[in-house]
Amino acid sequence: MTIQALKGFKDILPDEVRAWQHIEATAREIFHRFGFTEIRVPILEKTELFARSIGEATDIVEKEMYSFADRNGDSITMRPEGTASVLRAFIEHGLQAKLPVQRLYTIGPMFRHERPQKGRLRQFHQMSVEVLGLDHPRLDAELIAMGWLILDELGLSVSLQINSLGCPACRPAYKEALVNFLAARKELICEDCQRRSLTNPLRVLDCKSSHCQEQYVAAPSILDHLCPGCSEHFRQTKESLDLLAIPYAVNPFMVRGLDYYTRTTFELVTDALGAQSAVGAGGRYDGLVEKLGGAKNMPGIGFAMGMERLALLMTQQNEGGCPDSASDLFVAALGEEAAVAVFPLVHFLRRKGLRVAMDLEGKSLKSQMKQADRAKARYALILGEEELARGEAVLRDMTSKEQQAVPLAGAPEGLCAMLVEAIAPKGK
RNA sequence: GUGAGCGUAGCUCAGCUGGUGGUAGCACCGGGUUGUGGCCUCGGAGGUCGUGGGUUCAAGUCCCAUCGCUCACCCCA
Repeated sequence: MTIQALKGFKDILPDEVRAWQHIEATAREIFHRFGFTEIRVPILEKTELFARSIGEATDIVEKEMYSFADRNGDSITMRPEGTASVLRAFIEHGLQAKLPVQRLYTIGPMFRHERPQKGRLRQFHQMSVEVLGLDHPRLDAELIAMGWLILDELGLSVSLQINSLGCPACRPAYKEALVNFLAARKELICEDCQRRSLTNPLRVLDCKSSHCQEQYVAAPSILDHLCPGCSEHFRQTKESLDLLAIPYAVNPFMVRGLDYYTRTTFELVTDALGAQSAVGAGGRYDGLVEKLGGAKNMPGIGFAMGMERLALLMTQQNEGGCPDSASDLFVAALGEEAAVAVFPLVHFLRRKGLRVAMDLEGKSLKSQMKQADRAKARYALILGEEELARGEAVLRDMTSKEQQAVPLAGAPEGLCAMLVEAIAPKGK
């Protein structure tokens, strides 16, 4: 049996890489427009970092992490998400002292040991952003608008759902009200929901059973239980989104899987990816920096976008995608003498910045022209014995089929200057 | 962790109630053009039918096991 990649681990093949590069370049450019700078953090961290940030009782920490003992016995973990590592770096290097408000982004692989399915892998890739040191609701709207803009510039249409999860001052009371509500209807809801009402009561609200949903229309809403501070923050967040003309739907049943979220949470969702509807999601996490041993009262907010899901959407919603990479010139040599003459010329042209392809196997001219066609070369330079004898080569325009003789003129410089002049202006 | 579906050429797939693996499409290589690509045409190469057992005169086809993939549940980007 030949060796295959691990379950849930995927190769991103050359055909797909173009879409990935396009997504990443678009996002980076927009991050920079919004004043974000890149931070690169390790993929391995101490297990404790994730246990403390994501929450001991979450599914991610309980059963999905790639954790193992380091050679010295320490428990280390391949990161299941990016925020914890970025905040660890933020605290460790005292970044708040360098700039009162830090705007950071990072791009890279994450690891969760789940059963793979459409849009979900064990190694997946996220582009994530974090803003530390500011709790103004306009920031929440600005961040959401940035995510919206990225999708817009990628030509993807999704919808936005927002919610507020309150804060340590108001959420406990809501949780209690919800638990009481669920307890009173224990026999009317599904087994999963009965279990969840004990482990993670907020989660019952997005149960997919229509039977349960009939019950939950009467469930208490977090939005009715927000404290004055959270309520005002949410109101201003919505108002700010309105100012930016970003359409959203308030979904009081939207819950996040990580414990650290407070106040604003949001998801960018699509119905085109099967069961995995979120292409981007995030929210505010005002107490997290302190929880990780950093400054008190350090507000934070962030979101992540899943690159696999974006790439899937790109192939579904956009046709064509990005242009193929093409060669400027294919150099076809016939015979050993010509090949020897052409080899340094090709290198010289590449040093001059041209994209040049050639055949190294001494194949027939027909075969080499075929290769030139496949390389999408705009020009072919043909050098055979006849040309060599005359001290020139044939330059063929692959689209117009026009051919002209160009002098070889001894050293490559002369020919090169001519080719660069002939070819480069028609390039990008 | 649970459930369902599917494994035949590099890719997409035919293969009926068991009876010799397909002139199949795409891709690849070569000829038709003594040295000129795309289109056309002719030819070529490419397979442990996922693997291991079983039933049978005979298994790609039926049965069992196993591995893999996919989708869904759970959960999540």
